[in-house]
Amino acid sequence: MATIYQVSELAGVSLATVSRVMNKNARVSEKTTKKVEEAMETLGYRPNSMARSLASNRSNSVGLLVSEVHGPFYGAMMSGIESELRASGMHVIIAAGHSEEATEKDGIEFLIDRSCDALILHVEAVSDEYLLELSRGRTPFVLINRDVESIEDNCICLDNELGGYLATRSVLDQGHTHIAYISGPLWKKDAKERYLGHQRALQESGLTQSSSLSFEGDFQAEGGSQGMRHLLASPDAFTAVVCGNDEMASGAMDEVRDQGLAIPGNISVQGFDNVGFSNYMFPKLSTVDYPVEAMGVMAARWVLKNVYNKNDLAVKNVFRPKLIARDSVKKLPR
Amino acid sequence: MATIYQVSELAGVSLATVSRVMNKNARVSEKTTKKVEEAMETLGYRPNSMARSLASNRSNSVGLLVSEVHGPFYGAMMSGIESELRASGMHVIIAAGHSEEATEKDGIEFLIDRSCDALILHVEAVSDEYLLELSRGRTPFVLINRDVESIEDNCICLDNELGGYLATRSVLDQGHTHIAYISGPLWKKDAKERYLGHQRALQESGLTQSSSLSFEGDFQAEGGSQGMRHLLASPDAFTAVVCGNDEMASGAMDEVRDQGLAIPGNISVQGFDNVGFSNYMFPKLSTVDYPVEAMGVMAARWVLKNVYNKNDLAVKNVFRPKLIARDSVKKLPR
DNA sequence: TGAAGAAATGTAAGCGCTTTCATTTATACC
DNA sequence: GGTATAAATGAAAGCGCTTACATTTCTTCA
Repeated sequence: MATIYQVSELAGVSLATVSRVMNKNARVSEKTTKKVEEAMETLGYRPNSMARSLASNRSNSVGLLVSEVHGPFYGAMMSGIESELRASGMHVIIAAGHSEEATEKDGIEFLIDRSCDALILHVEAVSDEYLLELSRGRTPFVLINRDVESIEDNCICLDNELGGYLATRSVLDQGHTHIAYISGPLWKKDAKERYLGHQRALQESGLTQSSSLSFEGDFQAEGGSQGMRHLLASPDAFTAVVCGNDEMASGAMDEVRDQGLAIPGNISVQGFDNVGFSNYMFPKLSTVDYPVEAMGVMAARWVLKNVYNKNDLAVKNVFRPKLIARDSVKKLPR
Repeated sequence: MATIYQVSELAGVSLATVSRVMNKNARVSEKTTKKVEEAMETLGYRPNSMARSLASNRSNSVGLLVSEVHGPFYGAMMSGIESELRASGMHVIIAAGHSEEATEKDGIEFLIDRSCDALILHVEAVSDEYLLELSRGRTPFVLINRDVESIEDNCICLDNELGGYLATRSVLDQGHTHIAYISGPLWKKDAKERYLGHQRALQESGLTQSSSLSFEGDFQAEGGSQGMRHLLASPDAFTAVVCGNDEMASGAMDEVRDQGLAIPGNISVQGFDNVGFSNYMFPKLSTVDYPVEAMGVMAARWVLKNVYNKNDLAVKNVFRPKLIARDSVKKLPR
């Protein structure tokens, strides 16, 4: 492996000059530049990234912590981040947090120890205080899908309340008035906010959520099934169910069918997230689009701007969800 | 940030000794070890990973190239790899190849330049020759889902031919005799082998594939829809379709329904891969399990064994697919 | 008890770059 | 042509570790 020294020898210049032409961060005469580039070419020189990092104190790596590496949601997020960062020559190191406090903290430490220049975090279990504390450290980070007071600028969020509102609004607009709700775990802020949006939509129509028609699930398919079982066993009738995310909507749909009912004939189902498979379901799931890939890209831009000084980039912190009407919600006659 | 030097000072020993207790690669007396560990503790010392890498010529990072960062298939793969490697303290750097030759090569170079100790590659577009050439370089790599002659030991594969056989065998076992096939792009080895397995199953039952009932798709939902449209327009009747993967099965199912037919009432559908959403589909898709997460784990083990000298690990190169019978294939009366 | 050998520790030379500061060379202007 | 100034280049000191080799300290056993 050729080193910078050999290049400098062959080009008949000093180490410093070679470094300068590599980094284009100081003026070098055209003639010298050419000599150096030729030398690099003939030696097949590739700079040693570790040496560069050590000397410059920049690793050009960004740590990415997601709850799960698999799953359509994180896939889209990682995809946006990877492409945006690689286009700028940075690499991304991934780690999983599994929505558990200890694992999330561990992952963050791991990434920091790995000399990441910045972190992109999708964390759920860790407390706001921990994140505030972290923000006083020397590794900058940006949060996806989390809004922490006093470091709002580091947060890239979806307006979940609005999303919850849109989801239920859409069902109301189709004439439904008896609406059940299966929420995510309410200790998760996004689950809570979606539920609040749902309630706002109901209130706007002069309705309130009957407590027997509301169920707290786990954001997984199984929780959706459980929820639907619970709801169908309730004395109160309903014609539609709004779910906190698409996975639970899927589970709920399975249960509806298991009980011999039709979708959307007997029961309409509304999801949230618009993850990849919602379009593969049958009937195709009406849902709310979570622009997760775009938000991933934005997180990457935040890093490029705030850590790598690409100041011309604009960063948008709050994204608006959008209703995706498909086939799982039936229009009711008035 | 404390350095090794400060630790050595506080502990009253030399740099070398501190390094030794960090790496546990030479004997240090118990007494000294304790002194050093205490010093580390009180200084909150964290080794600088870049300096370690430069000095030891080991980055403890493994590059992972997948075709797409999103998508259920790669998600499961990455998940297996990430967890296995992180448990051993290695980190994984991801890059996407997008199934295009130039992008794949570019990604590989990128990862090599990033000083990865090893590469885990899921490549499709790059040639066998290129990979052989690469194998002569100094960065070791392991291939997932690719079988290259003369470097078989570096390959972690699924027996796709067997999978194709099982898929069709299962449909035959349910009494179907008029079977259509929607393959993946036949230039991809796995698509080809699955198709071959399919044909073997047919032959075993004394049947042959009617050419009008065979369609070459693109491994995407859209290709499945196209294929089904094509097949339904053919003069030959069929009661079942076997698809090269689950995405195409999903697309095919949409088309079947669009034409007013029932699944599996009129047409049975068999998939391949058992990706996450196949269980969310309706009816639940009968498919063939591709143990992609396990294969990811195995690729990680290959790296641990061959690059990081964890010799006690066993590596299995060829995985066997398994039939997953669900609801999309109907049993025909004889 | 002391010599030989093993175990523990220290010394110092890198690893391949970046960057500050000093020096040389080119350019401009009177 | 000579001086002031700017531009180009070079010399060398790190960055924070690892590790080969040298040295010191401890064991062992005749």
